[in-house]
Amino acid sequence: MQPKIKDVARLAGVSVTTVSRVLNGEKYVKDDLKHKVNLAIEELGYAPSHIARSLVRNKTNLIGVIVPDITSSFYATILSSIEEAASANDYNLLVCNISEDIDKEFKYLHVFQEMRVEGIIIMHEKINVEIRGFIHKMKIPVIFSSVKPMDQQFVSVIVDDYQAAYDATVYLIELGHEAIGFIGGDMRDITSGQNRYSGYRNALTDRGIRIVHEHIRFGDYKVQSGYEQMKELLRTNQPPTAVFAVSDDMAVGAMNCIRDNKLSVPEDISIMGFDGSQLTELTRPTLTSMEQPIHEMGKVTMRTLLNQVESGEVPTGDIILEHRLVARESCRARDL
Amino acid sequence: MQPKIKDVARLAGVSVTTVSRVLNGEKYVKDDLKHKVNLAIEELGYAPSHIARSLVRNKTNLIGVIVPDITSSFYATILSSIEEAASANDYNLLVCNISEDIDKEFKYLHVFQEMRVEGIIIMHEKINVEIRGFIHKMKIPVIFSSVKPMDQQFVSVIVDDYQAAYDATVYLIELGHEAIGFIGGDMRDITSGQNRYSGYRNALTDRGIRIVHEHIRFGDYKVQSGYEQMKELLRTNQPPTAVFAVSDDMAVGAMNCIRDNKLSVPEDISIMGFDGSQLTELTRPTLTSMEQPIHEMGKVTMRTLLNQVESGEVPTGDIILEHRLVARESCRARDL
DNA sequence: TTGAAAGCGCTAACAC
DNA sequence: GTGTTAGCGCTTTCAA
Repeated sequence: MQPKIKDVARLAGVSVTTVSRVLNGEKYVKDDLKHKVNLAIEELGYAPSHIARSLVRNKTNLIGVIVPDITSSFYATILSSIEEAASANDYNLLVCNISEDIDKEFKYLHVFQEMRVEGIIIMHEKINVEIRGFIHKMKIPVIFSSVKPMDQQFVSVIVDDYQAAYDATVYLIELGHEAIGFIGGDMRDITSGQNRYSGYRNALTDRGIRIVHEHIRFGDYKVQSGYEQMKELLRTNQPPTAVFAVSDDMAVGAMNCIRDNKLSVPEDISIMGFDGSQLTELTRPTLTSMEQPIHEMGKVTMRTLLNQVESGEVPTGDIILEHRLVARESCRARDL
Repeated sequence: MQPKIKDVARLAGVSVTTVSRVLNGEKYVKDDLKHKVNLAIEELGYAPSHIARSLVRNKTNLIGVIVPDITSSFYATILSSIEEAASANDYNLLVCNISEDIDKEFKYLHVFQEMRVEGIIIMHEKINVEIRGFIHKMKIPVIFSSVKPMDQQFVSVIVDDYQAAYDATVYLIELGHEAIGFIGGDMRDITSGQNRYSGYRNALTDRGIRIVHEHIRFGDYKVQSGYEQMKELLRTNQPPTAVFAVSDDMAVGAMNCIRDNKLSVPEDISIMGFDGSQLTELTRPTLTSMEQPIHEMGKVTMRTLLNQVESGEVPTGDIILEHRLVARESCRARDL
C-alpha cells in the first residue's frame, strides 16, 4: 500500500494540513517544518494521490482523445502534437483508438464522462444521432480536430477543405492537365468528403473543363482503397493524366497501382495527395500534396480546448487553418 | 455540476446504498426499486464518478504507456493493439509520447504514480540510473514491450534479436551475397542494438565471410539516418551488394538513397529491413523484412501485465516471441 | 431487502 | 504559522 499524507505527517511530526501546504507550495510554513516534511516525503517515497485530489478539487486534469486510427501517420502526428501541448499544460491524455468501431466510441464517451475528463478531442466525423445527443447531454467541452461533423453546434479545427481541393485541382490544370481523375473520401463523411469533392468539381468547371464521371471514384482514405480506385481509373477508356487523391495514403496507393501496372509517376500520370503526412517524403517519386498544417492543428486544438476548459470561453465558430500546396516530384506538366 | 448518487437516490426515493447496489448489479434489490433507480439515472443523465470509485475501491483501471515516438508506424501499431487489449479488459490508457526527452519520461512516471496507474508499459530502453531506481521504488508492475533494458530485473516482451538478425543475414548470404552491409541501431541501446549487431557478425563469421568494417554503420532507427548511412555505404570503395538495416524505417531510407543515386533495388543492391511495419507493403519494391509479430506483441504485453496486476503473478523472465522473415521484392539473388 | 454511517486520501475553511 | 475538522462521491460493513 502506498504511503498517505497521514504517514508523512506522522513521520514529520506535523499535521496533515502542514504537509498539504508544503505539497501545494503555500507560504505560511516555517522553513524547518517544510524541511522536515520534505525529508519525510523523500523517505517514504510519498506521492500525493491524484485521485483524492481530483475528488476534492473537482478537477482531473484529464483530456479524452478519440482517434479513428492511430496507425495512420496523419492522426499519429496530430496526436503527438496534442500530447505535447497537453503535457506542457499539465494535462494528461486518455487515448481511445476506435478503428471504425462506433460502439467503441460510444463506450469511450461514457468512460470519459465517468472519468470526469475536462475536455474531449474527437478526430472522427462519423458521429451518429445517438452519439451526437450524448455529447450534447454530457456538457463536457468537445472539440473536433481535422474533421467537421455536420452538426453546427460543434467546433472544429480544420482547413478549408473546399478551397484546398479547389487549389489543388487548379494546380493540376495549370500544369496542362485536363483529364484529371479524382479519388475522393467517403461521401458519407459529411463535410471533408463533400467539400473536397465540390472543390475539385468547381475548379474544373470554372476553368471550362468537362467533368468525366468515369474519372471520379471514392475510397476510404486508406492506402488500399487508393490502390483499388486507381485500378478502376486505369481501366477507363481514356485514363486521366493526373489524379487528385484526397489523402496522402490513397495517393500512395494510387502511385503503387500505377507502378504495378508498368506505368510511371509522373511521366505517365501525375499524382496529387492531400494531408502532408510523413509519407510525402518517403515515397519515390516524392509526393506533391495539398498539406494541412498537421502539427499546428494539434497545438491549436489543444490550446482552444484548454482555453475553453479553463476560462469557459466557448469558441464562436470553426477555426480555419491555412492549407498549403507543397510541390514535390509526383506532379509535372503534361506532355503536349 | 454533474449529478451525484445522492441526487439519484433522492429522485428515486431510495437510499444511496440502494442506488449503489443497482449500479453494481447486486442482487437483493427488488425489481420495482431497481426500476425506479434506473429511471432516475436516465432522467438525470447520471454517470458514477470513476474518481470517487477509484478512491474507495483502491483501483483505478488505468495503465500508463510510454512510447518513444508515436508517429512511427511500428510503435503506433503496438500501441493500437495494446489499446485494443486494454479496452477489452476495461482498462484505460494514459499515453505519454516522449520524443527522446528523458525528462519527460521521468515526469510522466511521477504522474503515473500519482494517478495510481495499476501498471506501466514502456517501449523505450534508454532508461537511466535515476529512472531505473524510481521504477524499482514505485512498486507498480512495469513491463517493457519490444525493447529490453539492461536491468535484468525488468521483464520484456521481445523477439530474439540476436537470432533474428542472424537469420536475416543468413538469408542474404544464401542469396549469394558476400558483401553485406549493415545499418545498425544506436549501440547505446543496450540490447536490441548490440544483439542485432552480434547476430549479423556471427552469421557472417559462421559462414566464413570476412567482416568489412567499412560496411558497418549505425543510425538511430529512423528513415533519415538510414538514408545517410546508406550514402556512406555507397561511398565505400566496394559498396555492398546487399544491406541489412535493423529497422524498416532505416531500410526505406536506404532504398530511397539508392534510388536517388540512380541505382536500383534489388537489381544493384538488395535491402533487408527489420520490424514488419506497414511500410513494407507501401514501398516499391516492397520490402523484405525480418518481422516482429507486432500485433501479438502488444496483445501479449497487455495480457502479461494485466495478469500480474490482477493475480500478482510476476513473470519469471522475458517473453520471447517468434520472429519471421517475410520475403518481398527488395532482396534477390546476387548476379554472378 | 433496505438503510445509516464510516471511511477511501486529500484540501480548505475555520479556529487557535 | 499551525492544527482540527468537514466534506469531495462513492462503496461497504453492520444493523434492522
